[in-house]
Amino acid sequence: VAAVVFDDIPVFELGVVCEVFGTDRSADGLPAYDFAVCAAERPPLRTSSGFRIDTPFGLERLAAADLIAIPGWRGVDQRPPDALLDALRMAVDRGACVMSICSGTFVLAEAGLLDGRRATTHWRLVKTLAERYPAIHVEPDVLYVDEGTILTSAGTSAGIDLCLHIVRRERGTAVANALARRMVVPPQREGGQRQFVETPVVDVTPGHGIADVLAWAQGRLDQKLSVNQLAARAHMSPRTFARRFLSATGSTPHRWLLAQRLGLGQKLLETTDLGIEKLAEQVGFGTAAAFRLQFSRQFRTTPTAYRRAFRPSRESSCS
DNA sequence: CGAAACATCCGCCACT
DNA sequence: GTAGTGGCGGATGTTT
Repeated sequence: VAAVVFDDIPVFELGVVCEVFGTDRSADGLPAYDFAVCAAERPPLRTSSGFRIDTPFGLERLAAADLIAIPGWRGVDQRPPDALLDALRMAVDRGACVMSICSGTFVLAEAGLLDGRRATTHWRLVKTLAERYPAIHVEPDVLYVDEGTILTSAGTSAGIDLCLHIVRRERGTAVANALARRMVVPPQREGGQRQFVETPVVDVTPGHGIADVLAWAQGRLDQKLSVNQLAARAHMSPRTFARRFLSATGSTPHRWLLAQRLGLGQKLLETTDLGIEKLAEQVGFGTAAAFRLQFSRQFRTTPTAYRRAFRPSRESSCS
């Protein structure tokens, strides 16, 4: 894993990447990554907070990376160094993964890596991104976008969600959750619609009538739950419930429920040997076919393939 | 896989 | 005038 640094680097975003990939927690059974902070410009570099960063590594190191992180960028009007853009393009051609946090997305955009793809950035910048790079399908309202080898995230702390998502993708939910626990952050923020994950920015605030129903529903994912039932449980009309749910959660009731079911399904695939039929039933799908359909739509793999990848804990590289 | 049955969701609007 | 509620219809999505 290589984190790219430059003059005026935002400290927090770099910190996120260092925290997730640059901290050795192998004593706790968590993966340790070969991690390097690589300077895109001649060090020492100034941080956005005034202190300086020095590192022995430069861009040549990107040639060996499986994952390259761009933790922000110093200004959307500043053109990134050509050497960096070239290195990124080469990495992607090689099949390496590239991720960005916040304004770092502009670096990937400038390298042309996002053309024809979905991407996101800090909400204050989405308009600029869309205007400047019309070939990018900008997702304004999500925490992060997973386009396979190219991943972009929204502002600041959304970078944590993206990093955890990557760990989850490569090592499974159990590892990602353990890591989240070590970092004392929530395992994954709720949501998830199509493709891999599109997580809404709004989170649940407890005390809201909605929160209780959420917990209630989570406890009985094995049962058939209709939106009307949930609404009744919340003592609201279906229409009002749907509205309140959306504003509290950023997701619609059914979409949320589906995400919960699939999440539980992932866990069971990783930790049990239940047959798909039985497992589908356990997570509230009437038939295994329905489960398979939703699962593969969401995760781009079949349940069985997912289990094969994550059930026996083993190494895997950035896909 | 497709078709038929069924559920969700979102704009619109009338109402408090 | 503003703010929230809830019913309705039909496009869209889900399950069987």
